[in-house]
Amino acid sequence: MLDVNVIREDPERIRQMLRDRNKDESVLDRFLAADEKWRALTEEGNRLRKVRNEESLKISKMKGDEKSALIAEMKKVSARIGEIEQEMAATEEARQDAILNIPNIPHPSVPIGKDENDNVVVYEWGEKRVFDFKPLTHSEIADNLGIIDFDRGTKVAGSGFYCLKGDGARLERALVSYFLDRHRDQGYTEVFPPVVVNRAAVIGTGQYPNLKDDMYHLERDDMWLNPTAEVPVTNLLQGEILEKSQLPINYTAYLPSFRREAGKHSDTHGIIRVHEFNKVEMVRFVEPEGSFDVLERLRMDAEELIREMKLPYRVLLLCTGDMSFSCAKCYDLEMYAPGEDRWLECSSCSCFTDFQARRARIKYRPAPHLKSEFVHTLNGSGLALPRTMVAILENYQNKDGTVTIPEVLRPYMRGQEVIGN
RNA sequence: GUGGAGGUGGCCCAGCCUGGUAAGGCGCUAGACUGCUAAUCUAGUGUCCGCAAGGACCCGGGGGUUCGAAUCCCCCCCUCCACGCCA
Repeated sequence: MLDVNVIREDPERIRQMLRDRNKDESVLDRFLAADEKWRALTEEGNRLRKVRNEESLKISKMKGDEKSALIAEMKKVSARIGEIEQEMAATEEARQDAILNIPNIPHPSVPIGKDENDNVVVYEWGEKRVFDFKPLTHSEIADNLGIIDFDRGTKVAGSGFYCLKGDGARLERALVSYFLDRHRDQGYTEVFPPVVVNRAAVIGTGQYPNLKDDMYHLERDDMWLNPTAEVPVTNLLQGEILEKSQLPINYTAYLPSFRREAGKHSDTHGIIRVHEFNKVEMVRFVEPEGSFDVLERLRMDAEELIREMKLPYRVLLLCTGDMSFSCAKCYDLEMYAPGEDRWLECSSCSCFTDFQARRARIKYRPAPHLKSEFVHTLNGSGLALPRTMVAILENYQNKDGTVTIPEVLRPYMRGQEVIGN
């Protein structure tokens, strides 16, 4: 959520921003109209309440006819206040709905563009491997090795679910442990929050209402299945006022994530786009000063893992049109998958400035006597598991159908070097 | 799930029975005083509207009663304790 004052001061700047983001401008006009009406109603309501407060106090000191007359008069005032309050409630809802649908303002360094074709490749790292045989896709490899059981996963939960098995399940577990351990080295505290979150939480990080159709909703209890650990982890500090000395707070969490992927075609196969996947997430709460420098650091925390696994990848700076709702700036990391012969997004690292903090009311005191201010939040995947698994299987596959385990992961697999022999 | 106790500015806590401007303490900040510090005294220390003067709002959330609700009534949420059930 943006600061209302920022919108009021320069609405045209916001209008331009919505255009840059390829979003409908009408939301701004809806906000401005509702805001103006809301302010007028606030003033009138305040005026009438002042009258009522003063007169009510007099009533307590009166007697007889004079008292009854004033009570009768105040009855009318109260009725009018009631009307105004009803109108205010409706106006406020419209105003709130509008502002919750205005996205964050992009950082000046974000390229202006329409869609993913306008994203900028910052750089590529690593060499694409040259094969002396035709590399297989991850599903072919996994099938041959019996480490992913697609059919039985589907049997249990339906299309878009799968079951890891044997060394596949062990590799998954190794990746989770390795990622978490490395983030711990990088200064993050490991947390394991609930996988089910409430409405306040999904509003707090901005998934609701914009992405509500992409989340699994438990209707009976009005709860959601975690869409990304960003939600429960960021909301751990919801409504809190932190001391400056507590910042920065860096959390890392392993958590299953659930996506309905509504409306997306299944142009992918295997485990590239699934309804349930594991992910290790990094979340940082920082002072506003220098938060975009922290984004570079956060991104490097994710990149280090990919480098250590020796997987080729590239860094994309997302353009205004492709960046998600709450971001001020966002990098995607994409690993190269030779079997698929395509780049796969395995991490998204974003700075949200105070956009989420305002929604989730996460503040800090810059100094003991000063007013509390909103913190800045950042997060990044470090990393999404299935696509990392795809990249490992496809990059580390051998001619004989086996897969070499990346060196950094071997300690987590009791020294095992190869899957499938 | 049942029974009990609770939820009041950053923190603690009074007020609720018996409706009438939310008391006090701690912490923090500024000023005064003081060789320094401490103590003490004074003021400030939530949100919103307003250029300001000023005003409104805020007692877990939502309704209701009333001229007027922290206080009375109804519904819901959360915390703690006990019991029950359970991996």
